[in-house]
Amino acid sequence: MSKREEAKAERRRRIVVAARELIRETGDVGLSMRAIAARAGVSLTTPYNLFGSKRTIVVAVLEDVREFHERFSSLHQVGAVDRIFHAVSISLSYYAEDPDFYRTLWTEALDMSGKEIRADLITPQRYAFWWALISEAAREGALLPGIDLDLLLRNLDLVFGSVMLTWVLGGIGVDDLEPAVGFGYALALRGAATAESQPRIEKRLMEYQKQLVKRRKKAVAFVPA
Amino acid sequence: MSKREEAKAERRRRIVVAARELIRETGDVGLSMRAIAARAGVSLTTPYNLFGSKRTIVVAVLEDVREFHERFSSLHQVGAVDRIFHAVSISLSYYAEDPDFYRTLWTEALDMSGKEIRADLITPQRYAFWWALISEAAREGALLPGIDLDLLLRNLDLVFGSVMLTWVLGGIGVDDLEPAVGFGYALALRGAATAESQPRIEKRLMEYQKQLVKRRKKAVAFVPA
DNA sequence: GCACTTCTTCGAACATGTTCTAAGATTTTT
DNA sequence: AAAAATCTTAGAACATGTTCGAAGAAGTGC
Repeated sequence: MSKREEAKAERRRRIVVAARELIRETGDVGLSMRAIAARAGVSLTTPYNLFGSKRTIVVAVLEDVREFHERFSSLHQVGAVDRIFHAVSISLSYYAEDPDFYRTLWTEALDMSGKEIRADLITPQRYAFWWALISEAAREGALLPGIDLDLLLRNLDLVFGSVMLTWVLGGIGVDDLEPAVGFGYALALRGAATAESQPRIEKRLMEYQKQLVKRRKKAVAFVPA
Repeated sequence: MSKREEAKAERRRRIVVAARELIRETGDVGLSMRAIAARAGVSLTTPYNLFGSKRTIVVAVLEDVREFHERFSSLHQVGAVDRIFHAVSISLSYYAEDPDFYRTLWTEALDMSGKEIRADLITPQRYAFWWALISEAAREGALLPGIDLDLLLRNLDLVFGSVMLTWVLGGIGVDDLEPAVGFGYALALRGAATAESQPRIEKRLMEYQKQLVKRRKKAVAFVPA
């Protein structure tokens, strides 16, 4: 890598670090481009040269932390399906420890004020992680033979993202995150599962459901009679 | 209703209409609060008094059009589950006819720049509509007896919303909307279905999958070997 | 009919993401 | 070492969501 590119990479790194620290310290407020640039020791224009937008920077931070989570998620577990739920649980335990940090992260990551077309909220590394889990589940015969694993994986990611969106919008509390994601995952996985593996997933489904129903009391209930 | 309240309601109505027309005519650009206010014949401050934020206004427009869709979606169909997919198909056919309009709508509806806590992207009317469909499916014995219909309904709505988010972010094209939503719905519904009703849903699942896979060729493929 | 309440209005202001321009520094190429 | 290329920088500017304060209009209750 040329000296120029290296300096650029260093600036990039400093910007991401600055953003992460600012979120940690000041949360939502305080995470302005001017603040990020100042903290990274670059001018306001530079982050736009290197990333293009604020959202891109935040997504980079988000990917960093998600990869960090995943390093501790691949522990041995009985079956691949259980490992999927376990990985989710690990990730969300970090969220529970520092909700403000992660909430800010997702708030900005899901922000689409800018009109830049930038779809991928998933990096090759994360993709590979989940692919390993899901394809192992398929190899174990837990999933329908005909199902497309790529689509299933993306669907799970979509569920995760939409629960985050709900959280960000104030629809659920941080304590509901795990059951909410778990319920969505269980529903989709049972939908993709073979008859033999369904009972085990159904059990999880009902557990998560119980947790969610318990907390629903205070929610606005416009359930028709 | 007092005269005061009536005038307020009238202003409210005019604001929503102004927003809808502006989206129709100018799309994303041109939908500024100043433009909405001017078109509605009120001052810039008034929409904030009546709605609180731009997003709230757009969500009101979105609800309007979704209720409109649903009026044509409850046509007779063999089974309740099929009717669910049919309703989705009807809705999305409107999207296909006027993608710009709906894309702008969802872009703004999913925008969370403001920090207002405003979760509900679902109104009592829409809730009732979907509740009717889902509870009928349950009555027909298509769904697991133990499943909580409220949670299932919200999960489907979440899937819908996240597909819209993906669309808005440029991840998929308007032609992919129906198979993408259909796939997600089929996955979740099969996950909530009894063994007897699963084969029928599985058939749909595979149909949607086929459509999605066909179009995936050009997408960035970082599928590991 | 008068005082009170409640909004609306007008105008200004603020915050912040993003862009633009001209000048300057650093690296690469010749 | 000179010249060219590539970024960065400083600073201003723009667009736009949102808020604020003071003044005014309209409805409501006595």
